[in-house]
Amino acid sequence: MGRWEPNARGRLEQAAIELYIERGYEQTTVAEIAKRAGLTERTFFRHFADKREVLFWGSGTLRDHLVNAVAAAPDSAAPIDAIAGAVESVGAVFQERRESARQRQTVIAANAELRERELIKLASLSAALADTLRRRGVADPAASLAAETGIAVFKIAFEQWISDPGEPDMSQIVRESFDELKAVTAGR
Amino acid sequence: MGRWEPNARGRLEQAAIELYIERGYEQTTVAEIAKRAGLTERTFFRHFADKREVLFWGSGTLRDHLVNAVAAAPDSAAPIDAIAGAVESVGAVFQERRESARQRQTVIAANAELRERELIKLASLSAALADTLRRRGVADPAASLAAETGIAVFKIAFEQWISDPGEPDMSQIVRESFDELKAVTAGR
DNA sequence: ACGTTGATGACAGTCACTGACATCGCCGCC
DNA sequence: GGCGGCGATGTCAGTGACTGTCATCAACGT
Repeated sequence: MGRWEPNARGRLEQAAIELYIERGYEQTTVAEIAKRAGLTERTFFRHFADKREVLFWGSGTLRDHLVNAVAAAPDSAAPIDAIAGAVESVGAVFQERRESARQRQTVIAANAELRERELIKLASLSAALADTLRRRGVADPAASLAAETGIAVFKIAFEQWISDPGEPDMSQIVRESFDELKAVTAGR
Repeated sequence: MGRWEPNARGRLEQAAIELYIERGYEQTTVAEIAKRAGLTERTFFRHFADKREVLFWGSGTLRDHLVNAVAAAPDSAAPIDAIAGAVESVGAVFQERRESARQRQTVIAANAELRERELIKLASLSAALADTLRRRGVADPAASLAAETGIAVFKIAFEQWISDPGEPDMSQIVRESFDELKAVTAGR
């Protein structure tokens, strides 16, 4: 464990988010983040691969949650329904963190580099889901299609949940979005 | 027009692609690209916003093509079918450039930064398609969902077309993928 | 001829990120 | 209870992407 001030990573994360909100991502230097956390620039890069990654550190947890939920779906569930159930259950996890999610999303939306990073994280979620489906015996391209469309629904439902001040239940939005997806892809 | 050697941008693009293939994206410096093109580093950045953009310069054309194709679909066409027709027509455009597309894709696949850039370009295609659908009177979230799933199909069909040595007809793969999408989202 | 204009060159500067090496504080071991 | 190992941090020098600024130069119209 740590012998200096504990939780260096957490302090860096906190300092980074504060500064990104206060003066924007581009206007913040890594040296400033490290200074606010009482550390050096070099140490920042020992904890995070780059200046963006500090905002996306939790995405591994999200991926695990999704993968586990899909793996736990009953064998009888169709691929798209296994995915839909997993995404719904994520909605419940986000429920309590709505304000911090909104803040984070505001920072990301304001900067193209951060949006790029968000997209590749979502793509890695999709890849993990497709993998899980294949392990359940779903062939390609059905596995990839179900995973990609599931993540697309997640993106759209998340945006809606963040921007709609009246609807606090993300799982509900996810359900409606999957229904809408079925209607849309039915073709008429 | 130019008073020096003509087509500076084209020379830079050519030099960049050659070097990315020869020694890889990361191992290539912008100074080297500029030198091969007979120009300076500063001039490179006057033509391309950054080192990655040189590989994605044509994406504006692709976006225009897709948007026009969706806008030209008959009013009677369902949103997903308008999108499907547009993506299919793109397949025909790619038909002749299969080898260069494969080469380009190999470079992109080998580097995470380039994959990020590709994803944000695809996202901008999706946003443009959703916009076009809205102009046709399609409400959200149906417009966004149709656009996102359409781009997802495009991604998957493109990968398959690039990697399958036996199937030269991308439009055909796109058609099959949309059929598969409909089966997948039907839910059973 | 001359001034204008647009593309390029030259140059200095910032900042993200990396490699190498030194340091420091705790932990276990004898 | 000193000692060596070890992991986390600091220091420093360096590379390379990208930017701002000003000079230069070749065509073009007048």
